[in-house]
Amino acid sequence: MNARGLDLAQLRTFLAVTEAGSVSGAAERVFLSQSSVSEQLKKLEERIGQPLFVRSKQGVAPTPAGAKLVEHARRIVAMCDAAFDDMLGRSLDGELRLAITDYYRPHDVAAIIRRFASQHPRLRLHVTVLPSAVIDAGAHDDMFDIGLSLRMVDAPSSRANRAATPGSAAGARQSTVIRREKLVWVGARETLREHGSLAPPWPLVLLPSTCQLQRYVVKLLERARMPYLISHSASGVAGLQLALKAGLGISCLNESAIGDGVEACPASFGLPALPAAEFHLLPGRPGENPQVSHAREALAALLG
DNA sequence: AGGTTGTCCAACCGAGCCTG
DNA sequence: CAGGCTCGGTTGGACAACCT
Repeated sequence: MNARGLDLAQLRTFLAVTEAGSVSGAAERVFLSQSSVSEQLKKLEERIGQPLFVRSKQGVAPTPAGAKLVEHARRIVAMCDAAFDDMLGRSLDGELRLAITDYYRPHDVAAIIRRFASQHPRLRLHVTVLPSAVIDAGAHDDMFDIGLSLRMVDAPSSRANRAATPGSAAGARQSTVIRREKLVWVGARETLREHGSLAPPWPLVLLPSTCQLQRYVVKLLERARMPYLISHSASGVAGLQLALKAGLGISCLNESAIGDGVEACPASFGLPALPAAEFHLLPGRPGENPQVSHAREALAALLG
C-alpha cells in the first residue's frame, strides 16, 4: 500500500458502509466479514486522521469528514470502474434509451441513474417513465433499449412469463427479477391516526387505468365486494404520493414508494390481502447491440 | 536465467467481548 | 439484544536468498 493517498478497496468498503448505514450491512454487500469491514474502516480513519463515522447500536452515521469523503470516493470509484471498462473495451458510448416504471424506488432511482451515468461518461442516457404495461408491450418494439417494469407476483402475465420456456414464441428470453417488494394499502399518517378507521365506501387515490397495479386494486375490491369511490386521479406515482399525503384517500403502493407522511393502513380496516410485486428487467431483443447487453448487466448490478 | 524455499506482512475470518 | 470492536489464528502474495 502507498504511504500516501487513498486505498481503492477501502474506499469501496467505505461507500458500502455509507450506503448500508451499518458495518454488518456493508459486509454483506462487499462479501467480507463484519470484522474485516470494521478493520478496513479503522485503517482508512487512521490514514485520514479523523473519524469518518459515528457508531451506535442502530448502525453508523457519517461525520462531517465522512460526508465530505463520500463525494470524493464516489468520483474515484466511478472513474476507476470507467477506466477498467474502457481498457477491457466495455466502455459504453452512444445513446441508451431506458424505460422505467415510476414505482421503482422513487427515492433512490435518480441517484442510481446518476451513478450509472458517471460510470459511463460518454453515454447519452435518455430515461422515460412509462406505465409497466406499456413497457412490457413495447418489449419487442424499438421504443427503448432497456425496460424495467413492475409485475404482481400472482398476476397472470407474471405467471405466463415465469412459465415461458426458452424457444417459445412469447418468452424465448426471460426477464430478470431484480427486486421483490411487498404491496401495502397506504393512507395519510394523520388521517389514519386521527380517525383510526375509515368507513366504506373507500376513497381511492388512483393512477389512470393504464396502470396495471391500479386496475388490479379495483378488481380486488370488486371481487371482495367492498364499496369504493375514486376520490382522486393522479398522473404518476409522485402525484399519487402527494394526494395520499394530503389525505385524499387510500391506495396501494410497493414498500419503496411509500413517501413521507404516508403509512400502511391498519389490519383493522379489513382491506383485501395484496400480493408481492417484482421489478423485471426486460430481456434483450434478438440481435441486440452487445453494448446494450453490457449496459443491461451493469444496470442490473446497480438496480438490485 | 529460471525454479524453489523461507520469511514477512497485509488481509481475512471467527470467537468473544463491549456498549447503549 | 443488536451492532461494533478486538484478538489470535490462517492464508496468500511479495520478495529476497539460494540452488540447479
